[in-house]
Amino acid sequence: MQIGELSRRSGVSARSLRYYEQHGLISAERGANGYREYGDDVVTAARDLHLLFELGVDRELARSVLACSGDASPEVHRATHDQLAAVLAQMTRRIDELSTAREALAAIVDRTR
DNA sequence: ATTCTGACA
DNA sequence: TGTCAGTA
Repeated sequence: MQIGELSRRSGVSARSLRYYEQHGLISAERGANGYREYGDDVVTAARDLHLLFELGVDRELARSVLACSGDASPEVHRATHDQLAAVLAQMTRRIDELSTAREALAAIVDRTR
């Protein structure tokens, strides 16, 4: 399939798909016209990458996570797990910060009533 | 019509 | 990441 169909099927913009490829996160063949040709398996990979980035995972970690989906040495799994755990902890801290900010704002809103 | 690369009033 | 340009 070409980039347009992959974009529709994965929900990821063609712009992002090219970006992912630039960084070796997904691969594509090239037709005689120079157009990218993707395999069906790239659909899920694209979805996974989009989600990972939304979650605050960086390129390298995303690469490792995808690697774990396919082949993977136990060392990579451990390292990937630890890094993901770090992202989770970071998210938890962010949630705590926002919770504190929410209460502060709620107090102000209440006071300005 | 669709994609490609490079670039940013 | 969107989007416009100038192509193939």
